[in-house]
Amino acid sequence: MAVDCSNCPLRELDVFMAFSAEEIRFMERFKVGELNIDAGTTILLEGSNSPQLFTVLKGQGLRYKLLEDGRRQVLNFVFPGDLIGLQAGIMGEMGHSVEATSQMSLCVFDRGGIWSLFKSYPERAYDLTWLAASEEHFLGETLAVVGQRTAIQAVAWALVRLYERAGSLGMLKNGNMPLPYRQQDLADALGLSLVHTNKTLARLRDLQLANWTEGELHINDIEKLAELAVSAREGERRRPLL
Amino acid sequence: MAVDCSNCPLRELDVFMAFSAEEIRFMERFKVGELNIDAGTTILLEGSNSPQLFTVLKGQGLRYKLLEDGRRQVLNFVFPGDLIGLQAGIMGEMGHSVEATSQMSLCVFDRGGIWSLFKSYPERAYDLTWLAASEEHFLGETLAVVGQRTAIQAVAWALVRLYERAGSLGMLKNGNMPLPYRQQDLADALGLSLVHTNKTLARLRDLQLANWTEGELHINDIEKLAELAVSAREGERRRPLL
DNA sequence: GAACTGCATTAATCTAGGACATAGGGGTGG
DNA sequence: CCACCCCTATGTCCTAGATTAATGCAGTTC
Repeated sequence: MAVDCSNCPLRELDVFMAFSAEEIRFMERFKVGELNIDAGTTILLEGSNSPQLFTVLKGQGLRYKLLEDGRRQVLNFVFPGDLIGLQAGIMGEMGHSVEATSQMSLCVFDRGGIWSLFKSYPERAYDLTWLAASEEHFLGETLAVVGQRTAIQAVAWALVRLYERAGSLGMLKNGNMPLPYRQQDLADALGLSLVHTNKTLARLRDLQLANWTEGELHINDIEKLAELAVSAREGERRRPLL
Repeated sequence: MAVDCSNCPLRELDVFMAFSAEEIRFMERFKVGELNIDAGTTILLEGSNSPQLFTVLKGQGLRYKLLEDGRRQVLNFVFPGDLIGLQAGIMGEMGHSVEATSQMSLCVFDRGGIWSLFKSYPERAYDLTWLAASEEHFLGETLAVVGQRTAIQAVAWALVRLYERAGSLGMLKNGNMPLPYRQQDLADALGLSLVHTNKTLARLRDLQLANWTEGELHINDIEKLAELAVSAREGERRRPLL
């Protein structure tokens, strides 16, 4: 039942850079197993030093930081193809936690393999750096939104971004995507209160722009929504899949 | 007048990981020159693809993103030892701009060297990834502050962080550090208005905690300030210097 | 099917922080 | 010496969004 990398459904997608058969065989050697987990499972804990890295095969989750006073900042929403645990893999300690918000399948890599990868497979090492730089890029984007945008702009931005990610991963079915999060998660991602997030979502619904109900997001007019978000759509860049 | 790496004053500091003489000689081969620039100079422009990377030898600056409507998010304050331009070096495009806010000296590396570095010097490649992961880590931290903290907590956090960075770089002189930024820069970093930032700084002054005037920051009680910031002090982690 | 629990929704009230306006202190340059 | 500009400093007013609280609705548990 474990997917072998050569049949990995994700690799078919255009968003992921093409790998040669030989490269895929190599990745397979690094894969030590597959992990299936339920919604609600914590995958990695902030401050911990996990012996494993994961690539998401299926399902969604989120990255977050807990503050001493109980507040929570959601950094990111996790989608298929994302690499999880790189911080611990490289620096020896996670700066955030990762949690599944739907059933998920994860491809498991052994952390010990990272160094041998740097030594012997510079292309893959480069990909790792690429992914780290890319995360940095998007966190910067997020910071700019949280720091400078109004509530409605921020929510619109988040929905557009989620929708585009889903699109690039073939997760859209006639304008609908699965969005297995709670409003509280979005609120914590944008630094808004739950109530205000709720009101803002209702407003977007009234404006006939986006409708998020029962774990499904439907976007009526992505152009208008993106315009409202001000932030320019920056289509999905092709990225490596490890 | 160009510093050769074996005499690099930064390398003496404890915050930077020790390099062997051989490793230092190697870095030297990558160094293509030194750049001296004035305050106000833009070093890298968002969206550009610079042919060069830089390591800061001296001086301070900031990283920022401009939004379409003219607002600005400051992502980061740049200190000696920081590597600039990695995003462009790896992904081919900067996600933010970098500007000098004081006179600066930069160590210049050729971007073309990156790939040969991955191929032949895996330890350095690992360091690059480490740095990228570290940037990601701190951006996450910043996001949590901007998203969740009150104005006074955020300002206190920023001052503590700046102070600790300066401390680890030997930039403190009896409790004072150079802080060549404008209040507007801090405001843009924390998502606050200039006026409110100003008032908050005044409040910290009244509380006898910190005093930032004429480009100098003095902190009276870093413990209390850190406590006010809630966020725990996470001393400076030893990092690679490229 | 009663008693809980978790989440979305709505309403009412309050406040942190934004917008705007003004004044003063250095620089700098003509 | 004055005019101009940029920055810090403060005061006043006002709104976006926080806080609190109440309601309703599935699911779950027993």
